[in-house]
Amino acid sequence: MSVSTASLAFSGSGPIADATRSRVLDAAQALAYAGPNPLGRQLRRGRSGIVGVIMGDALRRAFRDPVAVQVLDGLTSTLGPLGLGVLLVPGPHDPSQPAVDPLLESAAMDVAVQMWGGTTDDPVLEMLRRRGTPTVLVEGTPQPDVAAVGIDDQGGMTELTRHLLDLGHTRIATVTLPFDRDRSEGAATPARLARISWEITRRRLAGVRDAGVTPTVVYETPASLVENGAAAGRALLSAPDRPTAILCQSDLLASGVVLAARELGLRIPQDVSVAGFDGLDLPWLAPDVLTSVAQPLARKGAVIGEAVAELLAGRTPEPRVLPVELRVGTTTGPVPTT
Amino acid sequence: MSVSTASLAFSGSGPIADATRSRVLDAAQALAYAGPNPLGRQLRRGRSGIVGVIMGDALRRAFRDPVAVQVLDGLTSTLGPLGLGVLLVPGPHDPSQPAVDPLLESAAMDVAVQMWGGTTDDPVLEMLRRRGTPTVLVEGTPQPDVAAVGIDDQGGMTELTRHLLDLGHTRIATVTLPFDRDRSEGAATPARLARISWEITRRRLAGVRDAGVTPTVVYETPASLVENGAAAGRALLSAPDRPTAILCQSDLLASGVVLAARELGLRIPQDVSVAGFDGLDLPWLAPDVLTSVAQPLARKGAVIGEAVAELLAGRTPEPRVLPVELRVGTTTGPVPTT
DNA sequence: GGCGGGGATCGAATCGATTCGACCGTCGCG
DNA sequence: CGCGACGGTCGAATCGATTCGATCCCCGCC
Repeated sequence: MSVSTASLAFSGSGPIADATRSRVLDAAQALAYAGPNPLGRQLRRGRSGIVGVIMGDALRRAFRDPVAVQVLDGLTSTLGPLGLGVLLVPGPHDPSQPAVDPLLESAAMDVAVQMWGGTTDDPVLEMLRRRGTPTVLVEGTPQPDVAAVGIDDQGGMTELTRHLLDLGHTRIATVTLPFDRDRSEGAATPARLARISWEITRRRLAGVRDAGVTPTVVYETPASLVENGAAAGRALLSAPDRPTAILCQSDLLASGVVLAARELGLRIPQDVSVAGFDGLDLPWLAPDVLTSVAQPLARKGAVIGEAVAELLAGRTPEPRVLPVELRVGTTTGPVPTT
Repeated sequence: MSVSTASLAFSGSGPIADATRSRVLDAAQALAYAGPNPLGRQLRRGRSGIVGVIMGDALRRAFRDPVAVQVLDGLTSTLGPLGLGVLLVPGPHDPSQPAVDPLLESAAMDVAVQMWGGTTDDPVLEMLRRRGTPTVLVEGTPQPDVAAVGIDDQGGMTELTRHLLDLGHTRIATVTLPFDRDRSEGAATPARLARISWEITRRRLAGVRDAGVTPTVVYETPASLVENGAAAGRALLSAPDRPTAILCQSDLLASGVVLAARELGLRIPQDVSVAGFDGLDLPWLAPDVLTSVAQPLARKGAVIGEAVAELLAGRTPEPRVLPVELRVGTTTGPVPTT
């Protein structure tokens, strides 16, 4: 009984007599052989069937974010049927810059997906380039030789801002995602505003400016969580010249602002309008429905999956920018007539 | 220049002259060699460094569940420093039973973690046993040769039920997690109650009975989401002989019930008490704080990680049952005096 | 009866790194 | 001056499956 015959028996392809096949399978059973070792196959094929997903600087934060989670869901749904597995790779840790995760350097992956594209000078992308791993960059600064998938967040934010302008708002504050790895909190100084290394934050901010609006305050948060939004909301709404509208760069932040407003006894949207970004389904905000810019989350995951497949086929996919859609809810209304 | 020398140069271990090492590294640079191929290393070592995490029947549901997500977070935090990666493996799809995910059969993994242990007759466990993959079973029916990690949910539920009894409640309804893959919705018939294949649902229900309580209604939900809880809450609270307390098998379900109660104009806890399970932090339920049984989520992930490490070391870890803790919030109170 | 063809099976090379034992050169010590 | 020891380098075997080409056998046809 030769090895090659056994291989044929297991793989199912190639010419093989039924009798032989069953003889092989019986012998396998008798010897408690568990079937082909994937490692051998992978080495031979030169493919591991694994797509590494690099999740920002800490998985814990990433997992708390429904946006990331839903995109990941769409991605796995697309990749699963292709026989590809998703390997979660923690990004570099916060404190020491040089320490890149050991997995990133040594894990076998056919393609890497860098979620929310990181900053302009990301060491992760550099590492991937060195290792020669084809990469899909999500929501990042365009790079040569790297597939890109993103949404039209700048345009969406402009549309959302215009919606507020149409309602007569002029004192508009904005609550943003983190600027960089430092993750400061509070009203941003002009100096700080000039150095935003996180692409997504910068683009959404640019969208506001495109509508001709200069926010009265740009409030930076250390993370896109409800509690961070609540903190921002409390700060902005208890200030003397409070804004009539608050534009948030994520729905979770906006939810926090809504909760803070309720806490302070302010009516929405009569006293203050609040808008978010992402288009999440937030049943617990009832009876309010957040005005937001919806991005196609599951579809984004699927499109990333398609880009992965393209890269595996040796092709370089075109950059994809997915459309977003303004969804007016109950949290925005005409400016109060004082 | 021999292959073995090059290997020495890259691995860093073993005796090697500095001059030689730099000569090797220079040559590597010149030839655009990206460093050792992980697949070769893995084959030689017989280890892939990958831990497969099998996430119920659909990733999408799993990801929406903060409990799963937080455990996963704790797990990755433990596994990362050990140089182990987490591979997400979708479980078998709903409709056709025979179809087990191709990844499950063919992915390289040193250890598998079966999240929320599945049902008693789980095809996944059978498959893993056949492949000879050491397995950690989370919240499942005990199995020979399988490491087990769980929480004392039965005891916790008993304690929670006693808390309601102490407050004078007698008409107690319960809202449960799914019974099985069918995922029905509505009040469960005795016949159906007798055949609960999902271990976790059965144990939490048993915890209620251990306190001597027979629920007036056992309301089954198709998934542990806020909207399912809201549907259950509406059904239970608009019935003629509505319960004075509703015991939910998860915090998300309980949140839904709280929202449904608010919607119906019922005061909590004056008109109805609501309790959950898991101990999630739910800022958006404010001003209410859910009475719940807290389980140590991140720690559970860490303990699973330890079990994985034990298995990799060739040892068989003891079954672990983590303690839970009753946390009384503002959503439970004395029974209404009619 | 002989030859051609086709289906089944087998050998051997290959993927890439690791690692053990062997070998070689040099240095130090007696 | 010679021998032993040690640090450095190299060969070759090994992990396990895949796959191409070669071989072999049997059957059918001339």
